[in-house]
Formats: sequence, C-alpha cells, structure tokens
Amino acid sequence: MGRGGIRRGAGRPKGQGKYNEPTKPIRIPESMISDVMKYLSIKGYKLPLYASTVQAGFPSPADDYIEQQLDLNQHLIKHPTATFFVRAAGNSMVGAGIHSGDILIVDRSLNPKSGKIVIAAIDGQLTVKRLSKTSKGLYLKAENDQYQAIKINDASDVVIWGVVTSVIHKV
Amino acid sequence: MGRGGIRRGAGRPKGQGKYNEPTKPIRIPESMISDVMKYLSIKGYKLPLYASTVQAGFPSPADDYIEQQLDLNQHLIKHPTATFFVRAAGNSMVGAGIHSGDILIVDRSLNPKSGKIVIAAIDGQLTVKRLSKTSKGLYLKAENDQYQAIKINDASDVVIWGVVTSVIHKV
DNA sequence: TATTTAGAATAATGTACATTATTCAAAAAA
DNA sequence: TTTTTTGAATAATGTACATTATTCTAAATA
Repeated sequence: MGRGGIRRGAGRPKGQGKYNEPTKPIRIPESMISDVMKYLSIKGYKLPLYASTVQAGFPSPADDYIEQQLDLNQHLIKHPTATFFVRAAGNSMVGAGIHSGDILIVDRSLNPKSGKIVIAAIDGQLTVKRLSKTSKGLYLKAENDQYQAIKINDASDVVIWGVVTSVIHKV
Repeated sequence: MGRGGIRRGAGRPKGQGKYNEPTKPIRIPESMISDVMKYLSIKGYKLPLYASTVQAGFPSPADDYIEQQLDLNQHLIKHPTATFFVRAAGNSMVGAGIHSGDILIVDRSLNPKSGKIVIAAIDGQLTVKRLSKTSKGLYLKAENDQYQAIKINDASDVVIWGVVTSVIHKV
C-alpha cells in the first residue's frame, strides 16, 4: 500500500547531465552532426594558452597559469565569410616571418593600408608583399633586399586580394 | 466542394531548407547554442586554401583554384585533449621561424624525438628549444648562436611539456 | 480554351511529451 | 532503533507530432 506523502527536495539534481547545464534541441544538418558532436565534446576547441613565464608544478601545466582559453578559429578569423588562406611560396618575405610553405590567413574585408602585408595579384600571379605609400607613390615591397619594389599605378595590372593577418608555420 | 483527387508529384521539394539537406534535432547545452549556430552558419569554419600559383580572374578568387577547404582547428590540432598553446618570449628560436609573441601549438601526446622542437620547463621556467640527441647525450639547443645548448641528464631539473607542431605569427 | 483557385501533397522546423535516470524520504521490516 | 524498500519527485534526453512553408494540379471560372 501507499508509502505516499510529499518528498520535499527529492528528484534528480540539476547539472547532472552530460554538459552540466540545461540543453535545448537544435536542428543540425545530417552531414554536420558528427562535426558538431566533436565540437561539443571538446567545448568548441577552446584550449588553454599559457604565458611563457609559467613556473608551475610539473609535469602537468597548472590551471593557475592559463592566460586564457583560446579557440584558434575565433581568435584568428574575425570575418569568416571574407577570409581565405593562401600557401606562401618563395622567400621574399622572410623578414616578416613568412617562409615558403606557410599558410597565410587573409582577410578581404580589411582596408589595405600602408605598412600592411597584403596578397596581391600581379599580372595574374599571387604574391605577398608589404604595401608602402611614400611621397613617390604606392609600392609593393618585399622584405628581402634581393627583390625590387613594385610600383602601383593605374597602368599596372595589380589587384590587392586582401590583408594578411597571421602566418601559420609548421615546424 | 471537393476539388479532390490525387496530386502526384505535389508537395514541397526536398533540399529547400536552410541547409539544403535533412536535419535532426540534437540537444545542445544552452551556453553553446550561439557558438554552434555560428559554427553552422559558416559550415564549420571551413575556408578555402589557395595555392600560391593561382592565376585566376579578378577581383574575386575563383573556386577553380582552391587547393582545399580547411578548418584551422581540425588542420592544426590532431589531439584536442592533449594540445595547448604557449606564447613565445625571447628570440632564441628565430632560426626556426619562432618570434617573440608568437603562439605555439603544443601537442603533449607526441613523442619528443631528436630534432623536434619542444617546450621544456628548465628550473621552472618555460622555454622552447630543439631536442638533439648526439653521441655525447641529450641536449636542448637554441636556434641562435648566442645561446648555449643545455645538456639533459638525470640530475638536471628539466621536464619536456610537449612537442611544438605549429607557430602562429601575427603580422 | 486560358486563367484562377482551393485543396492535396510533402518537406522543414520547433517544441511538447513520453521515457529514462537519479535522488530523496516516508513507511515497512528487521 | 536501524535498515530496507518503494514510490514520489524532478532533471535529462530523444523523438513524435503539430505547425508552417512550399509546390503541384484538378476543378472551377472566365
């Protein structure tokens, strides 16, 4: 028979689920379900960034010295729809830390101001150069003495594709 | 009255939805709903990677010259749970393309073999050096003549934190 | 005949609900 | 009294279903 009566405080406690917080069902295209699951499982690729002055206990980096949690995509790509990557070739920009084979992150929505490193198409060939505005005009300069600066004028077949924001170098 | 009868072929056509493919409701923790939505809206941060030899029509990069679609996180981080970032300080590794202020991607799950660039804690201070095994023993070498190699032995207070896989350099 | 209209058909979408999991405590049993 | 049992309470979770959107065509109309 009944063992009834109120059970104040009973019930499954909050925050016991997979994510320790309430969830909502969101429709996900089938082809991306596994990607989204992965994304969720590692909390959106947010990984710890340590300052180089860490003096933590070993062997595991201690949480106390985490500078911030970083998601590479969010950190490096401010305008996803206007951003693309280019693989660098040649050594004309080693002075700017750009080596052959590096992946350059290029933002088309940024204004190509003087001093910025840009991706330019010169006669249909992609190159990475530093934009330089002087009293003599607008130039594309290599960061390497062996290369000559290229003057930009109305006659020249030069199109700026975008501004380089970061360089990814595999070691 | 009835205008009945079968309507073969009637109905909303497939692939008319937001994603042009079938969807399934997946539960998402509330704090990540906006992140996931963003992730979906740009198809998982997969952006085009162009080869440097592109000779496309202007001013927009043509799809024909896309080398591949790249997601930085997936491309650079193979072991999310074992990976962290460290901000580099000092110029001891400029020869390897590592400059002060760069963000290093470090994988703790990789074996620190000779020749690899590693993050090591020496007397509690983090440094980035190249691991070098010679007949004389194991060394941590800077890629810069002004720094001296550090010999690793049982007595030395050196712990390898992980192997550097990539360098991110802001320009 | 040509045009319009009112369902019929079917995909997309968000959410209510049934189910499952978990914890609590009153009542029963020891 | 102490221990065990059993239903109450409530969160987590996946999915069925009601709703909405869209297109098609037979019948009605001009």
